[in-house]
Amino acid sequence: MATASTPISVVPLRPEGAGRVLHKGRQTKAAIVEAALGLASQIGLEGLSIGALAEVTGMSKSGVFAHFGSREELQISVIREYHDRFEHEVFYPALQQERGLPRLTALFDNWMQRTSTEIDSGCIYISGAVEFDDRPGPVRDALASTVNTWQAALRRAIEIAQSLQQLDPQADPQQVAFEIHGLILALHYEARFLRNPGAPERARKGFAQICARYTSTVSR
Amino acid sequence: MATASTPISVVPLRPEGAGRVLHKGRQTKAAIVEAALGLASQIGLEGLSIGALAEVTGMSKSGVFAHFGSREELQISVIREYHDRFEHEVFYPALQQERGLPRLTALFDNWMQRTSTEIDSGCIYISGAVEFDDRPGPVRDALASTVNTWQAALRRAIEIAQSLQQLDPQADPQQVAFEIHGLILALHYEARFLRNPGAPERARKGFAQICARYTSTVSR
DNA sequence: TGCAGAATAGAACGATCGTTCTTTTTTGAA
DNA sequence: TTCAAAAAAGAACGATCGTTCTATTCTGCA
Repeated sequence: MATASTPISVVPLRPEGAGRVLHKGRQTKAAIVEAALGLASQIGLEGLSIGALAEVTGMSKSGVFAHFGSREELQISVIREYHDRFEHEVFYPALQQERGLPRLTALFDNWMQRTSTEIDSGCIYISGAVEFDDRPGPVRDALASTVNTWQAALRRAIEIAQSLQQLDPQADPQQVAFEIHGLILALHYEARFLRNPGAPERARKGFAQICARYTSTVSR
Repeated sequence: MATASTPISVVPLRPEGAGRVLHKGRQTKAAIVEAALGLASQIGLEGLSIGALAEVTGMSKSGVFAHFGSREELQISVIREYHDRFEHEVFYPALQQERGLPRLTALFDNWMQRTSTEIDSGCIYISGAVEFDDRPGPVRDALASTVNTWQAALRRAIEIAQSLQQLDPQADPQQVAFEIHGLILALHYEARFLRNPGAPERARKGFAQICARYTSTVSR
């Protein structure tokens, strides 16, 4: 209930509880989540431990724990935080580009930059997917829902490009999104695990070729 | 030392130790590794626990442990076993196809079948890469070396297809391999995590389009 | 059939895990 | 300044982890 996931929530006054404006607790909770995000990016969501988190933040284990009530809730908080940052670094900046292919290209570029090793932390959408493949539960659900939101946004950008005749309107948007997703995953794999320095260049080339293929049948 | 990784080793007599033909220990070790492989495919290499493994095999913890000497060695054994099976299910069968595009296609098909959810277990090459992104050590090294072996084989198949003029000789084999790898990764992600039933079909389509693109400039 | 050596079991270790409970400190409006 | 509520600390719990050590059982050549 009360899923404030999809867009930016703009309500500073919480419907619950009293009108206390800014609890100290909220700040520390945010600090904990920030630290947890950094930790989870390296060790993964399953590697997140409350003990390690307490040490990093300089708090006690129970002090950390009290903000979430369970490890699962902590993991979900991290997923939400990652979602927000992903939106702000990948999605929103791309909206400043023109609708259609320019915006789609911006989405891909921002996504690439977030995925490649330049950012020292790994992608939780990718590591989390592997970790929760076979592990049903609320964490998996939260992660999947977040990923689906992003994929829908990507698909929408593709459809707009199609409606503007910048990409073949006959093409299946899901197919295009699938292939783009594959490039990002390969980039993450080869750059981050295999330490192959040529990976970003290959991802870029792959995207260019996908664009070329799906424009070749347009308005000729 | 004594890495028996790359091809099939054919020596039944081990150079080390006495001439004891078939220790009982080898059989049980093989059974343990088999169980461990199944377990690691679901929970991941990091999720592998000796306690759980002992329970599954009906042995004692120390009995299991004695065969490996450390958890890392157990993980490496699992990686080697996975490598062998991968070879036998993906690589060797494809050798029966004609050199060139038919063989490359067979490689991709076998790879796909091994990756998709039809096989209930996940791919250790993929989950392991995520788990050992940031974790240097012998396990990571073993995994990376194994993956590199397979990627080299894939590249070789592409180069053969190029030399036979079935794929554009101007193309960068690494680039082609990168894009194919991306399709497999996207398949694994979308089929296994997102439970999207259309994923295998999209991967197949993606491969066909890669082939079409890289043959379009050939011998016309 | 005996017997060395391999294979397995059993018990215990220190460490860490998530979680609960109780107590202390801090916060911020009245 | 007072005081109730919120936030944080502290200690302990049962469980599980990888690993070590010692004892027991099994195997297979002499």
